[in-house]
Amino acid sequence: MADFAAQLSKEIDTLEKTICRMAGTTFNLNSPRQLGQILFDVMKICEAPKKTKTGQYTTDEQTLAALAPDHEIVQRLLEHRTASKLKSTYADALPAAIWPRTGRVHTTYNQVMTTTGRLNSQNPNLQNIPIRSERGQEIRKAFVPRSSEYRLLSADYSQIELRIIAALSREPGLLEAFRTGVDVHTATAAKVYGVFLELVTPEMRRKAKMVNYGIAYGISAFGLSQRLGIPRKEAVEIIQQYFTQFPGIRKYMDDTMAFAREHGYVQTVTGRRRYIRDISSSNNTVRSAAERNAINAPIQGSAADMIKIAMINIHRELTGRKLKTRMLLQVHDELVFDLHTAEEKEVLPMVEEKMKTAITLDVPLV
DNA sequence: GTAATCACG
DNA sequence: ACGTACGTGATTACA
Repeated sequence: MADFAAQLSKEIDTLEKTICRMAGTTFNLNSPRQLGQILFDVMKICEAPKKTKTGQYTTDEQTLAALAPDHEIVQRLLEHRTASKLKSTYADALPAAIWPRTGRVHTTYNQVMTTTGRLNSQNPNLQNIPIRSERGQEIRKAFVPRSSEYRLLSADYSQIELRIIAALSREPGLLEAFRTGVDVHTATAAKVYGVFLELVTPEMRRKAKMVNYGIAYGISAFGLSQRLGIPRKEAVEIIQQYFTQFPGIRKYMDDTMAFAREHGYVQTVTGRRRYIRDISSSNNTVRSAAERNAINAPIQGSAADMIKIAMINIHRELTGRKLKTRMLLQVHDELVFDLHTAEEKEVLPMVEEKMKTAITLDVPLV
């Protein structure tokens, strides 16, 4: 990890020099305000720069990525951002968080912080360790089993929220997809675009996948168009087509909102409540946000209920059978264990079984 | 203390 | 015309 931090340091220094040379001035690259002024006031690389609600120039990744192809300085800035983030939040912070007494990092899980029933993790947060980028994965390599007798085991639910949507809505099309085991995003694409499964292109699947995620968030045409980088009109058509093909989902969403209006809360499969104060607000924006919360909370919250029950049952087995394997981390739909190698044949099936049977739904869990 | 940004599910 | 996907935490700048 120290090597990686040093490598990042070097890279950040070089990028800083290059960027300041291109800008013709030195400034604090970590200050979004200073950066916005350099790019948009001094260099004027954009006709009509977007601003945040406080009047500053927007310099987030999405904005910079759009400008990067035409401006090398912006490309370098994005590289600088990535390197700085990895160094400050992970490469420097994690070694500093090691407890002298144990030689390990220990996070704190809170059980009563989130609105949906998820756990959260802090000091340090071990639920947002990088994985998506190649260099982010360098950080993951620092996490190792306790000794050569152990291996790390990671077990995660496959598409848990979408399966919960299928079970709660009883939508036949979605249930069918999960029961037959076809790729659910491909199946969704086939329905939305009205083609055979074999004729679904990667592009169609990508869009259908975003729709499926969007459903769990209380989809909006604007949100979908932003995520997919498509015209809002196209997003409207995709969503309309989706609800035509999966009418049970629309009914479930309508019923959930009606329940929230009547009772003032929504609930998960175990009865965990989220109160939705603004569900009848006369302000469209406020009400719409409340409606999305009402849709999302039972889905995200039921998944949280499920994995918590699994954790309890797995812990009971590990202690009851006096196993050496230890449960280390929970990352929302994933459990990580320090697996004693000799216990593999016993622990793997047990973990899988407990995760699958934590809560019984009318949809297969994988 | 707040805003902006970005890491994760 | 407005302003929007859900849930989090850490870091940095800045008032």
